[in-house]
Amino acid sequence: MPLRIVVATGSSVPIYRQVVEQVRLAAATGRAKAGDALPSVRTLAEELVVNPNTIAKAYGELVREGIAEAQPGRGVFIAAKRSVYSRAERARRVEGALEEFIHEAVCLGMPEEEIRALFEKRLSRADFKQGEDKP
Amino acid sequence: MPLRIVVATGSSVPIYRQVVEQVRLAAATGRAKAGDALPSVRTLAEELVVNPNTIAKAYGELVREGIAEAQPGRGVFIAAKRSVYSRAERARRVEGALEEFIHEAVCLGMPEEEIRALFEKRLSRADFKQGEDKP
Amino acid sequence: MPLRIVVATGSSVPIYRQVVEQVRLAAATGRAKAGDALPSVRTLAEELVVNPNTIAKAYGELVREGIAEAQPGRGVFIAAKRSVYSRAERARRVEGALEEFIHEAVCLGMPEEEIRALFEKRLSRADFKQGEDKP
Amino acid sequence: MPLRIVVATGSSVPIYRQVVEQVRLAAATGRAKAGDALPSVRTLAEELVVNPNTIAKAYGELVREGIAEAQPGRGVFIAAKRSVYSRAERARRVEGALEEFIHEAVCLGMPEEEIRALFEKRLSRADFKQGEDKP
DNA sequence: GTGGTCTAGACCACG
DNA sequence: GTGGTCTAGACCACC
Repeated sequence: MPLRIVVATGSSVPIYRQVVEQVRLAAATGRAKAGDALPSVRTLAEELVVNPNTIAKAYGELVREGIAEAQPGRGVFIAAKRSVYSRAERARRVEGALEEFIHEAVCLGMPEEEIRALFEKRLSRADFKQGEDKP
Repeated sequence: MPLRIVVATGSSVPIYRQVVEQVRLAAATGRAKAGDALPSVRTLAEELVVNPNTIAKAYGELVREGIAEAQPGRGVFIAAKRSVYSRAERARRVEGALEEFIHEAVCLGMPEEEIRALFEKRLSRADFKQGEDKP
Repeated sequence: MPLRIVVATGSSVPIYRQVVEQVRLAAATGRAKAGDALPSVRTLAEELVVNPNTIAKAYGELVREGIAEAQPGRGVFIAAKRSVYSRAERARRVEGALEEFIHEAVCLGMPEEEIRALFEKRLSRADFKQGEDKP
Repeated sequence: MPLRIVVATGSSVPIYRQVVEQVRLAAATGRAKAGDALPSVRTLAEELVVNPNTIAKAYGELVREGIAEAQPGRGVFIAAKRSVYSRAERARRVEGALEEFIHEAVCLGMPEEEIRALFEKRLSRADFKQGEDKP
């Protein structure tokens, strides 16, 4: 089973980003293992009824990030785990989302304990091994 | 004093959103009270050296959110407090941002404790009384 | 002077890569400073007589790498230096080129001392502060 | 024994290039001598489980480089040693790869000593007698 | 005006 | 068949 990818075409988050994040997640949680093949650009494009370029853009990003490797003429594969990201690099990348969350909450007048409670509740639901797909 | 608004043109967050959030925050924290006047679109546009359309768009959003009320020919005013937000209403509104943050972090392979540390660090910097605007 | 970019359309290295590397280099050597504006996508596309998408692709990569920041409606700017890359990340990224060089040299029967001499000669010509453009 | 050739289908370097480089190396190091036969296109293709076109392309390149000679109807053979390469000729051939490596490193902000350390580490792993093929 | 996303379709290298 | 690059042109959000 070559990794199932689904997208919500109605969403405001770009299709190519949805693809990138699903693969990134699958690789991070171990659902996709090093060497696993991704669906071919054209195949996935047909399946999702989007333009092949959109998929190519997503795969290109995964390759540049080192999460996948492209073997021209053969396909795209999950790369050997390369110690993932450094702590600082990870922090930098989620910084924006954290900022947005705290800012929103404070703007709405949410008290500190309520923010923390919400955060802990969600964190406890997070799956660090297998899933994390929004149900 | 008709509510001081500042924007960072260097920031990557859209100017109109900066304006919206500052007013929203001021209303949420009590810095701006019901009935207080917002600066006129043209005045504020000149002061911030931005396009009047940008301010108009921000004010429009505030009106749609029920935070401000436009009184044609007179100006825009902070709306009567809609009983603030209920706990559930607040939770609903920040849910998306929380989701995004946790999702991003997990995708990048960040372990639970690291996510919590980042969150607490940022939370400790938050100002629950007066500011929260990115300096 | 908003950073001069030139490309060799005849080269086998993709145009968008040429653009990425020139900007990356300029940022690394200090020739382009944080906050400096890049030429607009459309402007540069006209100047280089290439499709705007090609430039957009290059800029997008720079943004994802954290070298530049896009401010929709305003333009693309060199980002504040974010501690650049970690040592390990840098090593990972040049690994391929190093491998290629050593492999080529060994294949051609070049003795160790000759490889080292060639390397040191080229390294001594490298400019770590201002230039590095292939003359 | 007609020269053993192995390829790593998992590698990101094209198969035909792996073949070219192995033969080139074998010729450079003396492992393959002038007049030695290369495996036939079809034999090798079957052995490596790759498309015959791929092997034909590799052999074609070797012939163009003067490393091998095709004798129609008989097969492909290692060419008479063209007095190996002169020092200058060797230098010219690896120049591009060296340039690429140094350029990349400098672009990424890698300091001189770090570049040298990386280079020396890799050089110490190089095998100047028999292998150099990526295992 | 700016950048961001997507579609459609082309050509090339690789297998 | 595979992915990689480029062109052309569209629509959107933002200023």
